[in-house]
Amino acid sequence: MLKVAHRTLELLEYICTSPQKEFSVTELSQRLGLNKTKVYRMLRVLAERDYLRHDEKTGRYHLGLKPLELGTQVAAKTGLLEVVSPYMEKLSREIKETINLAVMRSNKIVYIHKIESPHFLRTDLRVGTSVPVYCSALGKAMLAWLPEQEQEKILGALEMVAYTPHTITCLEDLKLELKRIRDKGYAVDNEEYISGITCIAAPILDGHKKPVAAISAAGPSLRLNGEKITQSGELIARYAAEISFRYGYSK
Amino acid sequence: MLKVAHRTLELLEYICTSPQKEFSVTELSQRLGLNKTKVYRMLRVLAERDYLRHDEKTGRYHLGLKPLELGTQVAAKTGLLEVVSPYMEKLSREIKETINLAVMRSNKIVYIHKIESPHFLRTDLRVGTSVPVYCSALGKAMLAWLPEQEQEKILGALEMVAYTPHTITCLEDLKLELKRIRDKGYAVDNEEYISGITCIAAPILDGHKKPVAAISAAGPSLRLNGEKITQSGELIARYAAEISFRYGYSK
DNA sequence: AATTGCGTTTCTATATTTGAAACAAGGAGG
DNA sequence: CCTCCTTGTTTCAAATATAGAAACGCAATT
Repeated sequence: MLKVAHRTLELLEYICTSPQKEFSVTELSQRLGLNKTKVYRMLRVLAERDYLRHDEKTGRYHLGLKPLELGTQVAAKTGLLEVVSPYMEKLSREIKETINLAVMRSNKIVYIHKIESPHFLRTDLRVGTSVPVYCSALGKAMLAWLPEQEQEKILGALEMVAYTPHTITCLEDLKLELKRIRDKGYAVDNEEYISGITCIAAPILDGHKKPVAAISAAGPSLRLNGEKITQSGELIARYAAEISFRYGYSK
Repeated sequence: MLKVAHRTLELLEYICTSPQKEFSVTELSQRLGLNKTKVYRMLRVLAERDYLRHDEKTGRYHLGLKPLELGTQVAAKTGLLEVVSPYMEKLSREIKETINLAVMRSNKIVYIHKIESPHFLRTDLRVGTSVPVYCSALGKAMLAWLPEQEQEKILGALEMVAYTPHTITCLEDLKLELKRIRDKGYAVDNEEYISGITCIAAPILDGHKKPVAAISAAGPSLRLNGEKITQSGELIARYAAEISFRYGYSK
């Protein structure tokens, strides 16, 4: 079952995900509840391969460039960004709001690419950050198209915190919402995570009809409302479907 | 010494780096000379964490999106791209050739970002690909500023193949060239890897004066020659120094 | 000088990994 | 339809790497 490998990757993911930039052995061992010696040895492995760097002066570890390098290679090989970027740029010109690309990671979504809105007033969810699935259009879009079994698994484990007065906090409501999303073809986040911000998203599906990612437009509810939501939603859904077609079969 | 962790990461890196897109257990075990059972189990670990995906139909493994996600997070956290991109864009406008950002990985350099030249005629080294250090301006720029000990280690292990008539194939010549590069402040690849392509690069140094990456301009020797090389080189070196200053101390 | 806190090393019982071999499942060919 | 390959996957005993408390060395602090 390769425990060490698992835990080493877990440690790497923890360090990459955490907002913190530098870590000491003791700190990490406490925070992850692991033996100090073990953490020390895993850090050495990661540092040896340049996933992390070891500052000899302070003894602390910070990020190396290997993950970025691998990410770049994966992006190049899967062609995800290559295929999606042109559509995102089209959406940017047509909708004139911030356009995002995100993937799902357990019960969160993680932004992996974005094109800034030309407007002065814009959302500031940076690439790399994550948001709970149930209160983001991107998350709901992917949830809605997930095979029932996997959907249930995620829904069952959700802790539904209210970030704003509009956040959906009842599981039944969420299930109804997911059904509506499938019917419409796109998801809308109506100020469910940040007050004043509306977001519209549609999923990118692979060859097995499973969502691999989602694209969205996000902006102030002052601009994104009424008819604009419907228009943008249909546009995003159409492009997402085209991307799905190209991505799902090109592999 | 955490062998399993090491080998699992090695396997991941192999899969990300290889031009191939799909792999079977047997194939990988043969290619890496490892026991089939072991490879099988490592692949399971990587697939479980979404570094890879397992196609249940064919039994083969292909890339997942976790590496891309981690890469994005590292890019966001280190701020490397955030700091470097604006300079790359300036260089693009001023030099009007393809601008690259690369890191060093053992005896190769790996492209991690690029801005295409506005010209029709342009180089086509895609992001994610790698080139031997000794015949690339980016590689030579980083080599030149590496601490002597590390430099020796890499130079000692080089196999110097001639890709073009201009490729440096003698170690002594390369050492002299590295000295010249340090004196000038920038490196030039004079058709040493691809005939007809010239490349000019300077290193980005961290707080310990060690190169973490390098930026370059690349284009047809027809346009990049004579005075243009000197001008571009000085510009690139100046910007690289500014980036070093900002990156080296912001950490 | 003593103490605290850190990264690192040591050491042995223990649990995990190892890998040949067996198994199951599918496809190719006769 | 059956056989023979070739897959991916599981089993199991032996070999080996890991775990983790404890000790160590070294700073910085008191």
